Amino acid sequence: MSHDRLECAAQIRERGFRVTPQRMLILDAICEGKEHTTFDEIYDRVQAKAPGINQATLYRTLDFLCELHLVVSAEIDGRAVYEIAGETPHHHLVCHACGAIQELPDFHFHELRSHLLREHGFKADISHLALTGLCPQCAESER
Amino acid sequence: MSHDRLECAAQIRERGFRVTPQRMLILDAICEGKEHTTFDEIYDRVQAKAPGINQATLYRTLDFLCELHLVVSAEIDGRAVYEIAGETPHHHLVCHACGAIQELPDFHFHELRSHLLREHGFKADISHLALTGLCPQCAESER
DNA sequence: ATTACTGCAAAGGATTTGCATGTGA
DNA sequence: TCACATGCAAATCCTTTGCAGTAAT
Repeated sequence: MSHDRLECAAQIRERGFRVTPQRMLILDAICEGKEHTTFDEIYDRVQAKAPGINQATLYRTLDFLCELHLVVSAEIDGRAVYEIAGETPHHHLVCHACGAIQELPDFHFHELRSHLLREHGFKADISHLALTGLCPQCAESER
Repeated sequence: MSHDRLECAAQIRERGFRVTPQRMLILDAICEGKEHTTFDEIYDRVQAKAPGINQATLYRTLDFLCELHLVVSAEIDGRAVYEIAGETPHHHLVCHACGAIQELPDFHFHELRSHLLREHGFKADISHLALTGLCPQCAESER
């Protein structure tokens, strides 16, 4: 299920909600960022196209899109980042020394996920995780 | 290395910092909670014994203790939780439906950790993770 | 005697909320 | 039409900061 803007619109309507220009603009702004996008980036992009849009609307819309699972969010040092859902799921390695971010494919979590389900009955929602640590460069210079 | 209050005090002194009654009270308050403890719980416990202690001090002290790795923190739905470090490292499974929290031993992450190091050169700091999902009961009632 | 630490109060920043207005279905 | 969405402004919540006074070593 790859979610482009049209599919998202369909999904929204299907579930009984309304497709508004604001919502589409916000979806577009998230799509524009190839990777995860911060609140401020989204806000700026939307402002560029439609200077009227309010921050509160953006907060509400992002929550809304996350609840519909059209967008996924992760926390990177205290700030939320957003991404269109449905692309190949992946995660991030965040260096807490230099801030570099590396992508981590989802398959690393396949085993953990099924193990948790089998052994603990826990249906983990590991859809967009950010792990912190030291990137190769910083790990090197640290010793 | 099991960190009780005395060892913590020794560690603090050893590294050139000062052992103050506030710090000890805060360490005690964290120890009192068998599991992870929220900011507010710690604050209340400390207040009960020493009504003078300031929130700013608590914030600063918690940061301080985390930096010394005497305490570890994790984020559970947007709020930090704290725990004495050095006990057997473990993680948490948090049900986002009912809020139930289950412990998850660290060994589940051994492989992931060494894999990240080998394949990506990334030295992941997975010391106290909180994974969200659905606990057995909620997963059941959901369908 | 130093200088780290604390308390206080104020500032800061992010997110939420209430309510009137607007608009998609 | 009418419930859902939005804009606006104020409120709220969490956390940080500056500074003056206190206390651990």
